[in-house]
This record gives sequence, structure tokens and C-alpha cells, in this order.
Amino acid sequence: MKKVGEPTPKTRLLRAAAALLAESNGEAVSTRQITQAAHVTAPTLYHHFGDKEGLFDAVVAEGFSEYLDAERNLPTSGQPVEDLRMHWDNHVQFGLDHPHLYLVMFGNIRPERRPSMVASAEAFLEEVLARAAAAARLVVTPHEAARSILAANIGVTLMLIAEPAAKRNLELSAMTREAVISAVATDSEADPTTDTEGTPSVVVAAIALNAALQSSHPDQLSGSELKLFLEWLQRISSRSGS
Amino acid sequence: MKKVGEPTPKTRLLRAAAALLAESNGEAVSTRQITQAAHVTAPTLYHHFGDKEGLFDAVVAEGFSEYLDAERNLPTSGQPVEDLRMHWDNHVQFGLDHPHLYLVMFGNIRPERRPSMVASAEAFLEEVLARAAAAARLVVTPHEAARSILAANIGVTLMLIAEPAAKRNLELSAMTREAVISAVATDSEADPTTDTEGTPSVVVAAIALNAALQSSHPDQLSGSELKLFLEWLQRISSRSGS
DNA sequence: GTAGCACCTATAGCGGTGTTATATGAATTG
DNA sequence: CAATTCATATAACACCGCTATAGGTGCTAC
Repeated sequence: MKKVGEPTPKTRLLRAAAALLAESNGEAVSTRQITQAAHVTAPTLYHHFGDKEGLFDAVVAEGFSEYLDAERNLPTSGQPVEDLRMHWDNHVQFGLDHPHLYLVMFGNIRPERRPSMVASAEAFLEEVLARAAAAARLVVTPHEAARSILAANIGVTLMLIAEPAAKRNLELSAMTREAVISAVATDSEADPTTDTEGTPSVVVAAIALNAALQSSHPDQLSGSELKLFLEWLQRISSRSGS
Repeated sequence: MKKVGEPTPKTRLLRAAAALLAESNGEAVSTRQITQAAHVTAPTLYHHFGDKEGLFDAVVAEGFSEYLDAERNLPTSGQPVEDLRMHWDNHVQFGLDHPHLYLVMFGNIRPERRPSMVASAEAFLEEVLARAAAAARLVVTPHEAARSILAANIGVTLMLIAEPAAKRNLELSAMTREAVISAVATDSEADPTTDTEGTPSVVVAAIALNAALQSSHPDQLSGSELKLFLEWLQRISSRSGS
């Protein structure tokens, strides 16, 4: 009853699952729907994927590798900060192109059950940021920068997905992107909190904090604590070489 | 069979659902579990809430009104931008206090099925921002600012919820908060590191110094000194103290 | 050829899920 | 006291994820 030359049941299952997931607007997709669409019975699914979740993980993994491939194939402009913008936009675009996949990938955050690929997205972003750091464009560590940017990126994408496509305003993305990037990197070298070597200057930051503390005393520290804190700050500020 | 004076079945259902939702770590909660815990049979649930989703909506609505009440009862510092920081922190804290509820409220974004309360959270934020606008502290419209801030706020909170409580680094929140706020509002009319109102700039400077210290440890401070110093720095950065 | 042997798939069914048609009890009202 | 309305319970339906079991299929070995 079956034609030869057709794709194997395993790939048929994958495609059917992906298709149904994309169609059904966020509603649950049953294994019976999937197996029926793939012209396959239940045990086949469990033989190949072990689990319903296993199947969905496979679908997500496919979509995610597509995403990562797109990320890696983005042309590098030679300007790390500009690259950062490109990757942000690519992330948002991927979310809008595959909203349901995206929700499974980044929205469905169960602690301890979170797809490890999110971590690798973070790692990838960190790579890009490491290049920015090497180019003396970073004010904080690549790791922190990556987390902050990714968090904002996901938040913006989720919000854009949530609202009807017609009403989507991509300026939200651009605006937030600039906000978080400019807090983390600098387009040029003029920023006073960055020394010539690219690493955040402890001395400059300490001096800035010291100055700020002159005009306002934080209530998180007691008087004696503050006294010692300022003394240490002074010691750090007066350091000679880096 | 039943004691009198006990809460009505309706509230028992609500409490049982909330409790089970909070306990079961992101796993699905069945109507049978709920009705059994509430000492009630299925039709009672459907009589009062029409739907499983109706019940969960009611639970979420309760949690959300709790959240909004907390928001409204936050003391206003008179400094709109400072209020903004407070509301951001309150949002994050609520997410960390009620992670599962939060995921249902903000994470489980099905287009067209998104709880209307998210919209009212946005509206509330917009109010706060309108006050900032009135104080001439805003560089974009309150609406745009609210969306951008809320998106980043949700993204950060989701990311913090996703990672194990022990490893949570609240600096991610502070850092992103400052990024998105400073892109949208201005603390005063001049250099952000030397304003006349005090605390905010201290926070920024403290965060910068903290970041700088991550990559290079000064030799002017001993190990134990540095440890205490960083702890204080953290305290200043997170401005959680009274 | 055919015996053995993995591999893959199907039949049929289990326990659990959300939900509801129907019926019963309790309270309120005439 | 009768009638009506609300709140709850009994029992069942259709569906769900999943699996014990068995039967094909193609391969290698003799």
C-alpha cells in the first residue's frame, strides 16, 4: 500500500511534527495527529524518538541548527559592534519566521528541562562579544554582556511574537537593541571607562565610583563599612600600572 | 461528611490549583489532582470555572492582582526614574518569588490567548513613565518606553528563573535595567556619572567597577578584603537595602 | 535455499486526561 | 408545602501518551 522512494518514516515523522506544530496555533499537537499525518502507527514514533518529547526535541534541534547555521553564515562586517546588531536582528527575525518553534525553544522555560541549545546560543553570542572585547569595544565581560543581550533579545522577540503581526512595531527591537548594546559596548574608542587595552579599567571605574559616592552615601552600607569601603576604593584608585 | 465553616468549594479549588501549580515543578497539573486536593468532584470545577483554563486564569488573575497591588503600593520616591528602577526590581522579585505563576503569566505566550493582564502591566508601567515624561526625563514616548522596558524586564526575569537559584546573578538584572532605562530616560540633565540626585549614578559606577574587577583583581587588596569589598559592591549595585 | 538475526512496523490495549449528560441534594422562594 | 434554583455527585465519553506483544522485512552465513 506504500509507495517506494518516499522518505523514511523517521523523516516523515519529523516533517509531520514540524508542520503540525507550525500550523496548530500554539495548541497542543497529539502523537496520533502526527503519526496519522506521517502514515505511521504509534510504536514507530516511540521506536525512533523514544518519547513525544524526544520527537519535539528533534524538531527543535533541527530548527535550532538552522538558526545557528544562519548565525554563523552571517557576514562579518569587521566591526564587532555592528556584527552584534546583525545577530540581534537575525535572532528576532528567526523568532518571527518560526514563532511556534521559537516559543518551544526560548519560551517554554522549565528549569532543568531547558534545551541545552539555549546555552549554546549564549555561547555563540559570547564568541561574537569576545571579538568585540578583543577590539576594545566592551565595557563588561563577554559573558555578562552575552547574558544581558540575550535576555533582552528574547524578551523583545517574545513580545513581538505575542502581538498580532499587523501591529508589530520593529522599532521596539531596534530601540531595545541600541539600549542594551550601548550599555555593554562602545562604537568607538572615546569612552572614558575603557582603557586602551580594551579590558575594563578597574582604576577608572573605581575613580568614578569614588566620585559618585562623594555626593551621595548609599544606605546599604553602615557608617563604618562605608569608611573602610572608601579607603579600599582609594587604594584601588591610586594603583599605578594595569 | 464535611465540616461546616470551611472555605467554599470554589476557593478550595482556587487554593488547591495554586498550591499544586506552585509545587509541581513546571509539570502539568491535572484536574483530577486539583479536584481531589480540594475534596470536590469534577463537575464542581466546571460549574465554577467552565474550563480547566478558566481555573488557571482565575489563579493567574489572583496572582496578578497581587502583583499589581504590590506595584501600586510601592512608595514613590518623587524621582520618576528612580521609581522606574524600583518597579523593575519589583517585577523581577515577583518572578523569582512565584516562578511558576510567572511563567504562566508572562512566559506562556500564545498569540491571541495572552492574558489581558499583561497589557495592564504594560499600561501601569506606562503610567509611571508618563510621570517621568512630565518631569522631562523621557527621551521617547511613554508607550514605546514601556514596551521596551517591559520586554527586557520579562526577558531578564525569565532568564533568571530558568537558571538554578544558587547560580542566579542579580547583576544581570541591574545591568540590563540600567541599560534600558538610560536609553529611554535621563536621570538628570548632564553626564550620567555626575548627577545631582545621588544614588542612581552610584549604582552605575558600582556596576562598572564590579564588572571591571571580574577580569582583573587588584593586588592592593588581600583575598579576604577583596571578598568583603565585592560583597559591599554587590549590595550597592543591587540597591535592595532599605 | 534457508536458517538465523537484527531491525522496523502494526495490532490492540492500558491507565490517565479533560469534559459532560444526567441526576440528586440543599437552599430559597411562592 | 410546592416549586424553582443553585451546587454537587455519579458515571461515562472520547481522547491522550505510551507499550507488551507479535509479525513482517532485509541481511548475512552456511
